[in-house]
Amino acid sequence: MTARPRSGRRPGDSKTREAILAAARQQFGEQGYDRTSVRSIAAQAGVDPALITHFHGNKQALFTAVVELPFEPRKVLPRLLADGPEQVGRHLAEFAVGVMESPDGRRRLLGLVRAAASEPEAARLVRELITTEILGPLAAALPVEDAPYRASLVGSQVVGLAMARYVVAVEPLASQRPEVVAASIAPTLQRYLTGPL
Amino acid sequence: MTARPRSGRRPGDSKTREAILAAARQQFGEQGYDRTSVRSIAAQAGVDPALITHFHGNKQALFTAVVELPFEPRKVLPRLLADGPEQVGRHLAEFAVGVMESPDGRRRLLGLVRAAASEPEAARLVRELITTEILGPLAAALPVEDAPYRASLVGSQVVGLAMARYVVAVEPLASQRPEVVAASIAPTLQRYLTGPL
DNA sequence: TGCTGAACTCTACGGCTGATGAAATAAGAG
DNA sequence: CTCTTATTTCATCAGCCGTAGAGTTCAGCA
Repeated sequence: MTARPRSGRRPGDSKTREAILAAARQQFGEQGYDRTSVRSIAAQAGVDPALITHFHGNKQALFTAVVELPFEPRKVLPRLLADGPEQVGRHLAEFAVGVMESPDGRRRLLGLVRAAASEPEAARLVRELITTEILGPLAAALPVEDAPYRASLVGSQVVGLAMARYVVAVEPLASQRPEVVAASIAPTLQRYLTGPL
Repeated sequence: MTARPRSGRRPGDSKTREAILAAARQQFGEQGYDRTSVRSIAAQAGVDPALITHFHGNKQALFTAVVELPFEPRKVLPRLLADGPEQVGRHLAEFAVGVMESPDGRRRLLGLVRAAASEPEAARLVRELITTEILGPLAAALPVEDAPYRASLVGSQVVGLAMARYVVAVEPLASQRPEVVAASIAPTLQRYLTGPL
């Protein structure tokens, strides 16, 4: 009768890190920063809360380790720009709506939005992330002087759609068909990018 | 030597209720629902925390008592519609940007946004508020079939502007002059309301 | 004047929070 | 085989949270 060890390292491959990250991603995404606790993440990951401190230092570091865009802009952007400048609005709108319709994409995007809304530090993180990863490259692809401003206008409509359709869930926008929504905002994005301001 | 009373009712007019509401408005607006505590509201109001329970029952009731739009839609909307349907977009854009530029208007609007982003219950409250108070009347003034959908699109651009310009503070949108921003989004709102979708 | 109820303070409870430090155990390098 | 290091558990800390209850004082009315 060997007693079951009650502490100490476990035999075999450890999937603890991945479990923590997965649980953190889900809970931060669904409930925002403040309402998810280190303890609840640990519980969902089937792990002692102290392990989170051990691996990531503190809650905020875990958050920043987990915050990421639901797509890779450097891979996506060229595709959206491929059909010429007059199609960017439509492609952008369809891509944005498409991301928000996939469960994982929506979860991650709303995680960013929720966190930015409640935590100033997270807002800074999100600002730098989307500025360098999305708006910067997007602006760089536009052959006009005020490209950064135009790109940030695009950002405002996209994040506004996320808020109105998924967070606040205002009707009938929330239950409108994705293709219709994409078609509705496509001209907006197109004008922000290439039209007269 | 009459000892100073340490508890009990104060003589004279009591401004406690107003102080509590003012402090609550400010803190909910600036920090969101979760990050403002009953205790900190009480401290700012110079009041015992139990008085908040006494007057409002609990934190959530205080929040709903304090949540309100930074303007009165029933008074404002007619003015925005007065110049005919082709001017609504411009007037709406200028009004929205104007509200967000005033400290009080911005504070209250961001309070709604922040709360909706973090608290599902607050999201419900905000949804009903803007649906019945703003989008409903706005849609009623439009002589088209899909007016509610059009109104909710307008809402998405406005809330998106609030998020991008004031919460995330993405540049150069955040420091762009208000008139320029209003002029940029006016055609968007106009198309959402009366243009082709 | 006396009574009732509203305004107000104090104390405190139970619970959850993020974080720490020590001890236990196994993996892996030498 | 041994030693170091990484992983894991446990116990616990100090702090804040929302809320309840009891007690104190005053205002307004009969």
